[in-house]
Amino acid sequence: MKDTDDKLTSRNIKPTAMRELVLDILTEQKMAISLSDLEQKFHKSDKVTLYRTLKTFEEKKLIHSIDDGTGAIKYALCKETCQCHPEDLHVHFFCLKCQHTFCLSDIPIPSINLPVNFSVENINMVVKGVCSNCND
Amino acid sequence: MKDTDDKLTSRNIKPTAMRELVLDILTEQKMAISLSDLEQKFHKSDKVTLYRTLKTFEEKKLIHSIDDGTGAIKYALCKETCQCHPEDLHVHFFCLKCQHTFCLSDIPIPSINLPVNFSVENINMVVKGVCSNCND
DNA sequence: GATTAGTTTGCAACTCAGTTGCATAAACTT
DNA sequence: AAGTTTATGCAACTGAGTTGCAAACTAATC
Repeated sequence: MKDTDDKLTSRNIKPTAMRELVLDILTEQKMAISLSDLEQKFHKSDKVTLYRTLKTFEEKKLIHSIDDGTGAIKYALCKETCQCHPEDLHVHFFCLKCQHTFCLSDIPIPSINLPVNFSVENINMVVKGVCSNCND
Repeated sequence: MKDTDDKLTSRNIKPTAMRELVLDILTEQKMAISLSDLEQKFHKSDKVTLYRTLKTFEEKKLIHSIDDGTGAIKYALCKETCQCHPEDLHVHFFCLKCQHTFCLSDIPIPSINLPVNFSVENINMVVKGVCSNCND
């Protein structure tokens, strides 16, 4: 638990039992998960608590959210150093076969030349296709 | 109406009064609009009919949908030649001030080097920031 | 260690976008 | 005109996300 606690406190989140559990589950995941995915990993759980936990985590930049177009927002851990600035952002991938959403952490979002007088705060880029696992 | 009808029939959509109206409204828009935006442009309207009209239009590639992260999908007209293939796609912009979503039709989505064995079908790229209109 | 103040959790209940089923109306077919 | 297909309108539902409030917990102080 020590490790989990440190991760929380280093992001200025009070470590409660609930938050440790949620962070541990998120750490285990190889893919981004939604609020209801998370809910189903508990035998008995309250959606609202999990919802607020995720909100807190996101606010403190422990996790980031991905709108993959499925209608349910997905969440995944940020890297230690992540500040969720445009330069920290990476591409996400949604597999049309397995329906999973991955961080392509190594692929930064390419920069774009916007029209004059437009300023950027954030970019969401989701590639949809078939992942290597599902491509035979 | 002749013009509107032609646009519909050329995309294999039977021109009904309802569809002509919806297409005309969509043509007038300078920005992408949601189902409820559309609904509000009618004095008396049925959400479901509009919903199905949009679905039909999208299926026939007369319009395309944009998930801008606001929770409501936006729709905008496709170009005449658009087949909604990856090479037809462009970047979208969501203004955090005026809350409007625009097509940046001239900015194609940059191509990405995906990891080995990943294949692409579609890409959604939404830049959030402040548009030229709102940047003083 | 009891008292208080602040934070977190759990429950109920709600909003809002999107969706389905079914019955009526309109448009095509022969 | 009768029958078939397609489009429209209404009611009702789903599912994600959200808010308010009260109970439980935590931390800080006496």
